[in-house]
Amino acid sequence: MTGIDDVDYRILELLMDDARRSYRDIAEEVGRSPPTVSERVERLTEVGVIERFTLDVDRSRLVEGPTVLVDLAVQPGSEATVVEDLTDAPAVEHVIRTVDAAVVFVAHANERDVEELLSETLGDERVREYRVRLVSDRTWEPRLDEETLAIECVVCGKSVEGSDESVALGDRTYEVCCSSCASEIKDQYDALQQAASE
Amino acid sequence: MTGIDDVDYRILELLMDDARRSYRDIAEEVGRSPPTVSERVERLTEVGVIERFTLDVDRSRLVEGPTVLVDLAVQPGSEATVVEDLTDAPAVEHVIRTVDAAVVFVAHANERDVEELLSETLGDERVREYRVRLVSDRTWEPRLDEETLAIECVVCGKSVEGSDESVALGDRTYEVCCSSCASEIKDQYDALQQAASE
DNA sequence: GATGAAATTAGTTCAAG
DNA sequence: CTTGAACTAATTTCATC
Repeated sequence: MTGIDDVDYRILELLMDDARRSYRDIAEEVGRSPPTVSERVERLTEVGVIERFTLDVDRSRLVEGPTVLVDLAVQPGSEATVVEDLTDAPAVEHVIRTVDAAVVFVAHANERDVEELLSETLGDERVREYRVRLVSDRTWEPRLDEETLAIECVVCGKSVEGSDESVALGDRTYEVCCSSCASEIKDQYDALQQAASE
Repeated sequence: MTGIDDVDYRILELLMDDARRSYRDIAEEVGRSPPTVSERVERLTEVGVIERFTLDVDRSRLVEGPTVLVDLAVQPGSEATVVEDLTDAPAVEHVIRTVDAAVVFVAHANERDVEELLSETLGDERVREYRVRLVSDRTWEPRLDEETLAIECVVCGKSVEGSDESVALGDRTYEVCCSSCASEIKDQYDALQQAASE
């Protein structure tokens, strides 16, 4: 089974609004039974559409250390590893990679601590240039767009609706549109495993 | 009662990581009983530290427009309203304001749709300059800062620790540090109500 | 895919320290 | 502020459609 239908969509909306809402409530809202809701939520999580259940905290109410926004120009080709290393750094919260070899990230640190973070975590070879700005405010509005309706094939981007291929690799399941894309992703995964074990 | 202690802090961290984690689990982690956890979560919600329980959805799995990162230089003084208006825009997901009159946001839109968004939502008066970059990858690990320990007065910003003033206005409770700040916020609220009803 | 009933777990209330 | 115990409610399992 694959693709998101109206029921899934509505479940996502309801959980976005209150992630602790009971499955009974949701079941009533969407006209299904609690076990069905439970099962769908599980599937949505497995497929990766639901990344996590989380909390939205009003940081303006808390006395916090400074938050900075860092704009980073990296050595072309090193974007992927930079994103990976930054994500693992404890002070770093949000990492955004753009197509022009830039990586923007939000971290909880002093402006001057960033230098240390960059040289220690990334090393000078991968960083070309950077700019640090103090963050004064942040907002996040989780929302689904109206058009948001189908899952797309992780390989080719086509809609996955109707097909029934999924590939379990490591601890994740990937939805694909056809068997050709399925073997494509399997090959990629194997190559990565190979590389990692050498 | 007021102020956030280590136990509250740890509860927030645990819920951020998994907002559906059971209060029993949390109770065990923090060395308290389930009713205590339940009560503290309720208090944190009332006081406004917890804004909502929500879901983090992987939008890149869903068929929708590309994701862009927009760097905006705004007219000094208009930062607050710009943040507000952007937050309300449906395509905009994450807004970050920096201290140098810059606003950076992540939106789901075509690069060229951003122009429309900016001129329609913000108007030319508030936007000085902008730059749009296509996002290719993003990670987000919400986190609280280590120092996060006290609630601050919503009026004057001083720590509210030790005092015991709170003001119920509308459907929210505001924590303040003293009776003077309490009447300050009441006045503001009344003025707003007045304005809204006219 | 979906469900009702049963079994298991979770959450809340409350009297008491 | 906290808790254990009792009670109420939610979730999962599973046999069945």
